[in-house]
Amino acid sequence: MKLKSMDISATASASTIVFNALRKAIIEGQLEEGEPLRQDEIARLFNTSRIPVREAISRLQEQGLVRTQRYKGAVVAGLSPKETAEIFDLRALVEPEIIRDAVPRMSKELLAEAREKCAAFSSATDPMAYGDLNRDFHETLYSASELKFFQEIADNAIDRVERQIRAQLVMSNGMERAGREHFGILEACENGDADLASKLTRDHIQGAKASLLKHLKQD
Amino acid sequence: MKLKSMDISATASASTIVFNALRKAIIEGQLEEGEPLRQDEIARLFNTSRIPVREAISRLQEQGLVRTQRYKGAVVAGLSPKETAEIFDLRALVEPEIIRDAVPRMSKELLAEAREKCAAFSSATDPMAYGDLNRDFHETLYSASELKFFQEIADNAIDRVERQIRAQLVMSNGMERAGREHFGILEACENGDADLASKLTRDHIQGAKASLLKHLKQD
DNA sequence: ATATTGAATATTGGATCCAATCTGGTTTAT
DNA sequence: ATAAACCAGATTGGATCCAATATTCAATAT
Repeated sequence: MKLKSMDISATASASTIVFNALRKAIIEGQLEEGEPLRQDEIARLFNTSRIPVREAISRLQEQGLVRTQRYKGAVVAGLSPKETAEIFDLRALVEPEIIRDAVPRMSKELLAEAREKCAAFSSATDPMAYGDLNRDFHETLYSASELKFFQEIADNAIDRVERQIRAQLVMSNGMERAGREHFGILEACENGDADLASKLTRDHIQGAKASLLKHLKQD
Repeated sequence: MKLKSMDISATASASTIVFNALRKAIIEGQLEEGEPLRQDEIARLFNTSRIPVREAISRLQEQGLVRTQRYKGAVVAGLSPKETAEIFDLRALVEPEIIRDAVPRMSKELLAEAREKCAAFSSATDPMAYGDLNRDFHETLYSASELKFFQEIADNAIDRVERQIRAQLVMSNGMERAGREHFGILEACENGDADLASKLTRDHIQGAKASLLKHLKQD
């Protein structure tokens, strides 16, 4: 008798677990900019040795989420206002292309799911959840696209400014404006208007950039 | 007596040396697609232990240059024709923006250097050097741009298709056409015409993509 | 002959130990 | 008092060793 193939979900390696946990902690702002990542301390936290921690850190460095100096260790990477602006410009270039590719591939089910997430975002009351709900909505729409490298770029770019996005959402009008723009993007998707969805996505990102930069004085 | 601060050029760590060497070997095609990277073998090659090798491999994985499977190791990543096409589309989106940003920042010296490299490319006779000379020309122009994240994206994208670019250059007309287009781009830069330089860069990339895809049957 | 089992080998993932470098406070010379 | 020299702890980079898993191939059963 033959058994089903079962796929034991491949319990991730320690280095991957540490990598994901640190990445999450960084983009959610639980670890502040400039805060040093002590290998020993992290290893104890995860009940492992420093080896998988070092692998995780080197991957985070490759993603630009931490900076390391030889014999001095890694610190959470911060962004200058100029760098933040550049990341938003990159997003404003790439993400409209993703959604343009995605629109003709969106199923009824996906659009229904997106509508739910759009509503969940607009009715959210816990500021801690704003960031996740926002990202959840956008990624749902993007997931219909087959442009996986574009999505990699967008994911990484969003990672790098996730903290600023969260800050922007709790600013006055942040949630209200984002919610309105989300509905507009969603509607364009439902109407199959890829060009409009693309344009609204670009406006959404550039609006967030402008709103954010107003609050960042120095350079 | 005090010594000059001397900056011993920070003799890179072993893991960085291995990372750079492997990256170079992969993008130059010395390691073929699907070829497994044996930690032990690489460690012996560089007279180190497997620890820095593993760090190097995890960084290469993060860059998409290798794929790894748990307990099975890493293999050099290959690209399907569809993936190759997507990378070229990404380049065609990002690199025109880089050169648009770069043109108004190009000094006389930089333009002279670019002209030399353009000529060096056109008069090259060694097919082994085509790839380096091509990249050298483009990176010289791009280096005037202040968009460092855009450049990161472009660098990584070029890394991933470097082998195909080299193949395309040795194909009939490859060098001749590229050389002609390089001169066009350079001229636009010298004339300070950022829009034209941007457009020609996009055409250059899309032309390379088209020429390449004609030779890739399956998907 | 073919397919399955199982042991030997190869290879990766991780832990522990050592060496190299950094950091901070203390000492010492002027 | 100030600044250079220096010593001790902290921290990172790397080597060696062990455990977990994969792969290969011979032995066996059908």
